[in-house]
Amino acid sequence: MYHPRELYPSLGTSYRLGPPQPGADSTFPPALAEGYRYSDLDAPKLDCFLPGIEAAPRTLAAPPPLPPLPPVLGTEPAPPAPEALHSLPGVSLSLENRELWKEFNSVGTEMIITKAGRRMFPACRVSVTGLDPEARYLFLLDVVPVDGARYRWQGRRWEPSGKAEPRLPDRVYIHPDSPATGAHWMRQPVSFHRVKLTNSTLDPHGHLILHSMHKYQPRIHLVRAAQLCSQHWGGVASFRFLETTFISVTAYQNPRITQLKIAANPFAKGFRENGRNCKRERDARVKRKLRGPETAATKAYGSGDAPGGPCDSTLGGDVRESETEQVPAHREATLAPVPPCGGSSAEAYLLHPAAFHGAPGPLPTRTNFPEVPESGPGRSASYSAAFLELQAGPGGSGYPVAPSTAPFAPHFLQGGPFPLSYPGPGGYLDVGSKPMY
DNA sequence: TCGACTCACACGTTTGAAGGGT
DNA sequence: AACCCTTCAAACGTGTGAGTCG
Repeated sequence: MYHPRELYPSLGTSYRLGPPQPGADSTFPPALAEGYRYSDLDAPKLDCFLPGIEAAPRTLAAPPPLPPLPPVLGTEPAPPAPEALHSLPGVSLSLENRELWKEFNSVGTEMIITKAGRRMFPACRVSVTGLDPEARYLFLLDVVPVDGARYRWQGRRWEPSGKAEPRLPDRVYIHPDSPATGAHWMRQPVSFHRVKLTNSTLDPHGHLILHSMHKYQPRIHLVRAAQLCSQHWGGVASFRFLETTFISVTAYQNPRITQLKIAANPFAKGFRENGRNCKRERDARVKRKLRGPETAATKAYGSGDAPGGPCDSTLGGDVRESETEQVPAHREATLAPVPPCGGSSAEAYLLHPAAFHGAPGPLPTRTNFPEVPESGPGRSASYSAAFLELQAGPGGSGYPVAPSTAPFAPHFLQGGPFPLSYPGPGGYLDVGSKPMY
């Protein structure tokens, strides 16, 4: 595990932990603000989107407070969710898979983070209403620390065990359909199931970087883009659902969470009670291995005669979450007339999505966009992300930009004036960060 | 010694290309 | 030629458990 102080010596000892910077936002509805500390909906992180907002109030500038840290996960009362800050009046978001999230939250949601990046499960799936059907929007997701504590599993529950690690570079995941019209977003639930979490501070793929054993809160942001290629943005709405709070781990600590994940996640089907990868079967395999080569009977067993069958999950479901894919073929943006603007804009993505998705061939940069996208032979390139890494602007993060590794260098688009060039949907926006604590 | 982390593994799911039929 | 459907293989996502590290 890398330590930011080793990676970024310039941080020095002044990179200290401490309470969030105080601030009050008079524009935030008191009913929502009361009792909450919105830990990190700080302007700098989204500043890149804000300067161009046309006559919109800076609703993101001052986070309302979050409730005090509960002693045990899952014991907090049901919040008035979603909590929202917005300059997009009338826009509302609802969490589609809320029941699943609540189930996990009642136990204490844990999310595995790995060096290579691990998907969130459950994923954030929301439905949105109140958008202008004609206007175009970007859907973004980021994850922010809930508090300044590090946690430890104490056999039965999570307990704070010291101060949090320093903040890592903030990254924002951009939904692959972005930008799309309000009608598109409202037509079907919007799923962020491709978001990946990593604990590698040098992650070259643009996954969201988290510390292990810390408590996090996903947030969803809607940004109205007045036009494609526009330098102006029509407003921002940010939402969070308190039941989506989780603790990042490198290995599951709470066995109940493991059970829930196995029961609910289709990819973990093999670990269910009747699966061939369940404990009983794995033990049997180990014994067979120790005894020698497989017998004919075991071969037949392995080739599909096993008593597998449907899952008899105690949670009463087979696949309890089947997340809807945002079907690219339905992307009306691909059918829309494309204005003649190049660079790493949304249109550039729509014209050459593969070029943005980690194609092994020449990758686009701001000024050098390949005419013919190269798509790799395998699927590995399909969703690896391009993302924009910004140098700290005036009053900005001051967090040093992680050095880019050679093979991915074209993905890292450095600096530049606001508003940002668009890094490509399905990609991540690295907006740097400033130490919050 | 212990807790956190990494890695290889086996298995199931997803995805997209290829091929055939209409 | 265009569309639809099925099949198939590779890539991907998953939790596990042994091993490693500090």
